[in-house]
Amino acid sequence: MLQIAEELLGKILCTRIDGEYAAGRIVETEAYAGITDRASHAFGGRRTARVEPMYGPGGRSYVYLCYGIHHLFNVVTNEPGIPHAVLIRALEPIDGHLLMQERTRSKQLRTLARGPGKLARALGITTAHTSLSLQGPLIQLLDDGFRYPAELVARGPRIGVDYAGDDAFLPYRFYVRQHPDVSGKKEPASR
DNA sequence: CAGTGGATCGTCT
DNA sequence: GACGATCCACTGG
Repeated sequence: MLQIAEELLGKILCTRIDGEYAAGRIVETEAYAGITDRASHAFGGRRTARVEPMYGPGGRSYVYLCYGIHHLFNVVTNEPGIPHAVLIRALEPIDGHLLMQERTRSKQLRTLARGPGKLARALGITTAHTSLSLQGPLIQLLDDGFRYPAELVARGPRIGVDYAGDDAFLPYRFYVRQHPDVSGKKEPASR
């Protein structure tokens, strides 16, 4: 599942919602490791209507509302019964820039899908789109063969999961180094 | 810049 | 009745 989170970097996520097309390349992800992960909504085997899509087959979406404002988009990654998911945190816009700019009311053409809340908004994704196939008419996850070179891929603790105790420190976040569309602070150029 | 607090509501206790 | 897998505006230095 960590591997899937890493492999999702460079993949293309596109939507045709309300008949309008938008697409971007994934540059930041976070893995949520199911029932043993305090940061996961499925921690302890919690199983509610909201979380149910995570218990479904991989290759579908799990979308939920956060802070009453933001819709966060996840990729469900395992077989039925195992609630693993990967939060898609940021995209580099590829197509439909103007549409995404309208949706997010952003002045910027870049960085309008930087952060999970903005990403869902830019793509038009809402909780109405939870538990959908990622090869369906509304949402598609594509591989065009592009890969970020290994030295550009970085890993670190997840964001906004302070409530998760020790699990808040797990290095389950993957991102492209020095990429302008990655959320959070910039890391120094060196290493 | 960094730090802070408000927005806003579905979901679960 | 409390609380977010967030974002942005606003403050002060």
